[in-house]
Amino acid sequence: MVINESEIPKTPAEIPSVLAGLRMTKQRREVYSVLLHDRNHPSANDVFRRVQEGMPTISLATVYNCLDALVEHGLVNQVNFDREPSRFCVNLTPHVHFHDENTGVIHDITFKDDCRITDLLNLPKGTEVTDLELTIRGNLPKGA
Amino acid sequence: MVINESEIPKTPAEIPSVLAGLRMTKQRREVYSVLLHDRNHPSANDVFRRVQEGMPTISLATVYNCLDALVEHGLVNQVNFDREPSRFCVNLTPHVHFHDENTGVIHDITFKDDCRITDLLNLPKGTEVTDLELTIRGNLPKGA
DNA sequence: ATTTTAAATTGGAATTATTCTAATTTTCTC
DNA sequence: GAGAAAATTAGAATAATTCCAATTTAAAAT
Repeated sequence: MVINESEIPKTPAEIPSVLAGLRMTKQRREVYSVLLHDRNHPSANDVFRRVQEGMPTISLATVYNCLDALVEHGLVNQVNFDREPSRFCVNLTPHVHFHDENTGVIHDITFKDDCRITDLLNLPKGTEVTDLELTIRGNLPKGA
Repeated sequence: MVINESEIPKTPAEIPSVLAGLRMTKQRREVYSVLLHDRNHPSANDVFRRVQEGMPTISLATVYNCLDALVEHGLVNQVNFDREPSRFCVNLTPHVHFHDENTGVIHDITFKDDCRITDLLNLPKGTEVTDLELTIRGNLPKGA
């Protein structure tokens, strides 16, 4: 089940007790609200440290479980860069990732209107695409 | 240093003692020739098992070292799919990876003529792209 | 060709992100 | 509130990869 970007709560207070069919426990709510707040693609461990501030007894295993559940229910995206730890974000709109080599910051980049990447590839006619992941590394211009 | 596809030896016998400035030891030659022969994107462990056949004393650490050296010198590409073990291939021409969900096979897909993926993205003007990685999961049509 | 020097190989230990396990606690349903 | 199902927890286990220190090999210099 995948929910629509407009349905995503903007603040922790807006998180309902059940979202996208997922039972919202204290821990899941906390993990989810950290992701809503920190949109800089944190790792599971980043989330753990952040959640611990307000919930010192939570375990790392639970953070992994919560992230799994949120990903499973389409509330959160799991993104992987090479062999680095997975990162998580709540941006569900179609986008690709730009890894700035100077700052290390990861930017979400949207597609230009009505473009289909797969039109540019020599895929066999009739190929069904279920998932597409694009990662770019590079340098932003001086000014930007 | 990156070498040109046309310079890639087609058979192990063609591998010179120095390639792209890299000292070709027995082990590196063996690892490289396995990659030339098995072009189905093997993992480090796959390569290890395959190299062991003709060189039973090689260690896994050496296979990792050799792969590193080959990647470092631009003779081999290291490709990552999600959190799976890295895979390696000698196809240096521009391509993306298509992961067939039915068979598990990874296909190299080329770009259509004169296309630039980055033209389809809302990147800041002047952004310098140093690396671009595109992975697609899906199903090939019945016939293909 | 021998010595010298630098780099590569090796086995095993260490690391690290993640998953598993089994016991406890919480939450849903009646 | 009782019973059932699911979630949380701490800690152990796993698996890919890297590190380490000792040995071996290859290249450069004599």
